[in-house]
Amino acid sequence: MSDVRVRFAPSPTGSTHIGTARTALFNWLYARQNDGVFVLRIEDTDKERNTEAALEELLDGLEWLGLDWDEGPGKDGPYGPYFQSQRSDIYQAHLQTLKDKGRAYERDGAVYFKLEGERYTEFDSYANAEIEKVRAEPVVIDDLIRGQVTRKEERDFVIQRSNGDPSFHFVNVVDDIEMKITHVIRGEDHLSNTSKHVELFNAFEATPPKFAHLPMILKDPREGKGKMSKRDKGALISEYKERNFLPEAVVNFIALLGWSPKDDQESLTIDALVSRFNLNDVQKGGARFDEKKMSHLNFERMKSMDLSEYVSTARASLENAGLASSDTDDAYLSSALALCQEKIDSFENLPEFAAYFFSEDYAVVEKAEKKVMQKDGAVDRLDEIAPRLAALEKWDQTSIDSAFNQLADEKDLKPFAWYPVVRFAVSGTNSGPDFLPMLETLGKERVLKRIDNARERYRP
RNA sequence: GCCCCGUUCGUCUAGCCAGGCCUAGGACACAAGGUUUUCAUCCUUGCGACAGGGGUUCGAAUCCCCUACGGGGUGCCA
Repeated sequence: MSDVRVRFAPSPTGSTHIGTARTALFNWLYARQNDGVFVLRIEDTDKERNTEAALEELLDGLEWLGLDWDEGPGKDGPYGPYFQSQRSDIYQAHLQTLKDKGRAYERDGAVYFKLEGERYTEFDSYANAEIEKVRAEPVVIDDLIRGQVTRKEERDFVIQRSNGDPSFHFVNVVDDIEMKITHVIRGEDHLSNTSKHVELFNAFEATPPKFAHLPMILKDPREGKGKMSKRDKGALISEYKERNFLPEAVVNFIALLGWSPKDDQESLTIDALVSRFNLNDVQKGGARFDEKKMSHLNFERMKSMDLSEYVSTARASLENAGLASSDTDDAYLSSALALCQEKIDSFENLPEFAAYFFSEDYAVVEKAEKKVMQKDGAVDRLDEIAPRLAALEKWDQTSIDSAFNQLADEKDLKPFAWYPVVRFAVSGTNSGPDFLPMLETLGKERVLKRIDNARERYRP
């Protein structure tokens, strides 16, 4: 174990956002690849906005993505508790330290951190008032992604609110010191405030950690401007879980938002990410969210799954849709799904795509019906092939193929003349898995019955 | 307003730090062909970018400056 200690410090105030998940992921990757410790610290100092449900969703999301923490809720460590709401004594002690050093004072019931430097008053257009400012020394932020960023604070800031709750800037720094955090990896929205944090580290005579400020994830340009918000489509981790995306694909996608492995490899497993990830290679500019790329990565991952793994994941989504149950035959399920794996790009759409394998109650695609069945002779084609298929002793691709070929030879046509009608008769659509294997898998009985039904239904 | 950070194809990005190998590479998306006698797969091809202007240099996507644009901060939110 190295001395690298990173923390992911969310506040449970709402649904887990994709940007939040990426911050967690980058921290986790950094910890894992450096053999360090990943701390999960819950920043629940804002009692008004924290909810139990949000906390549960957060923990759930991390677990689903496979981001396990070494210290945090449910995992005691030497620097707990890991909920800020339970660390009041620690904050009070540190507050006293600042007061003793003459670096904190009360005003209007709140406690302010006192900057060092000459004081003057100036009209501030943002505050729209004459306010006190300080000529403080600039602080240098050592950022692994952006290099050295110099910025200076010019106003004292609140470290304890008048209701007695310590403020974010204060607890964040106190905890980072107490928890011996070595690297702070977080969103760029914190960069400007980092000068406040460095001031605090200095006041406590503690060495600031290394910082790494990640670029923001911006809205899809079609959705508007600015950073992605929780209301935007695709913004919530829970949504991907519900839509049966593979967690590894989601991890792969969000890793690529602001980072790249610098070669043509894009489809990366979590293990590959752990070994290849590098904070220095993180992009500085904001990244826009693209749902299509996400789906593509998901499909790549689906195709590369072992059949058995694919089947068990698919089974869940089929059971959910009421198409399969715990006693659905494994062998049948496997052979049907093997035909789908190469074709269908999401587990979300799988039930619709594969319904006819599992139920007689499958949708008939109108466009296909028009195109295939409203042609002259469509039913004749079915009349011709039905008895030949019925006569087959062996029901496999080869036999089925020869039945079609014999008929085609006799009529001096290509088997193509029968394929679309038969496909439509047995599946209600004109697209799907490879034709012959599909018939084999469906089985003789099902195929013949559906052809008979179609003959009746579509006979002019 | 002020401060900080950015800006390469529509999107994610490689190249930039160590200037020439860049007529700027890959992926997604899109388009066209092809294969699959189905298709949402697969293959091929195409489309398509260094924000603008100055400078430094024999030479700049790469270094410097300015402008524009984008993002963030400027809360007794985190």
